[in-house]
Amino acid sequence: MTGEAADYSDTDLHDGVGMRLAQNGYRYTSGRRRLVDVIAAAGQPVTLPDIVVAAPELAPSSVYRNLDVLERSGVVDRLASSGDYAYFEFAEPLLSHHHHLICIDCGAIEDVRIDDDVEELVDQSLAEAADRAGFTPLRHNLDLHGYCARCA
Amino acid sequence: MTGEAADYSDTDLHDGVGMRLAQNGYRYTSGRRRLVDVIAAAGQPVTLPDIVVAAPELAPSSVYRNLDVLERSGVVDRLASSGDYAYFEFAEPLLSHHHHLICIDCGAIEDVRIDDDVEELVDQSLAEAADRAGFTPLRHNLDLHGYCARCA
DNA sequence: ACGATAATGAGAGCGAGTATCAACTGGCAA
DNA sequence: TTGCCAGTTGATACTCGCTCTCATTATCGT
Repeated sequence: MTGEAADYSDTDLHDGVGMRLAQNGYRYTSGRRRLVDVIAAAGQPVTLPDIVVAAPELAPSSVYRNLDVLERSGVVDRLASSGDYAYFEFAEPLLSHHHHLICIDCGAIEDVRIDDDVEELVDQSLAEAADRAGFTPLRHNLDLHGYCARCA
Repeated sequence: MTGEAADYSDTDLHDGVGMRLAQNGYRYTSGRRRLVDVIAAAGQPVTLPDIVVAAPELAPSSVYRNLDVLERSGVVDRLASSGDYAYFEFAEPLLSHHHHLICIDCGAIEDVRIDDDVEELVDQSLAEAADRAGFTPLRHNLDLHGYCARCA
């Protein structure tokens, strides 16, 4: 049930999610708990089909609505995608900072982490560039596009 | 007419585009030339509305089809977006390597460049991470999310 | 010019995601 | 327990960016 990418135990994860939902005036219902379990079990970004295949008892319309609720509560991030379906994964406080390997053939997305030193240099360089453009930086996004192990 | 981000003169740009289209069995028609001009004039990633506002004589359906043709020919890149419209800009050989400032409020995308040294470090770190995952890297994508000068 | 082939554009169609709304659930107070 | 009420659910209708269709038109090679 626990995805390898999660830095928390199941109970800690649910506690954290429940707290964030409560802070935003939402309830942590069984359906939302199931949804969180599915995302945690995947251990990588998931699409709507991924979710309903893993939990057919969840209604698609409710899944979309609850992903939105989780996103508003800072539990989940929606990844920009050029494919058919949007990808979702836990937001940064629940998942340590990382980046994505994106397969340009099958569209699969996998998490990777890189050196903190490099990470810091990137942030520094981007901050300078942003400053020059009058841009207020919040977070960066680093993806590697190529072919995954299966499609290579 | 010439966008400041273009590294080529108008004639060089059109020559390059024409060559790439020809290599893929496509013709460089006046509509496609007009489309290329609009993208070049923008000097930053553009959406379909941007294009038809700048060139109302271009039919939306033809613009979409031609953006696809240009993408297949390696002239244009489609940027993954979480907003309503997809963004398009010239592909790497026609535009020097750069990254994007993405406004999380209005969705506008601006080009930025960072140090070559940092760029190289990033590629190196990502290559190592990719290798560990059996992933074949092609290119990387680095975006900074935040608020643009107008929305700050 | 002529013929073959690619391109055009208006509109129909597709599909991921969203809005709607009546039925339902769970927490809380008395 | 009982009733109340705000939040939730899920089937369905709907939106809208984008693609497909196809008859017409433009472009290239000869």
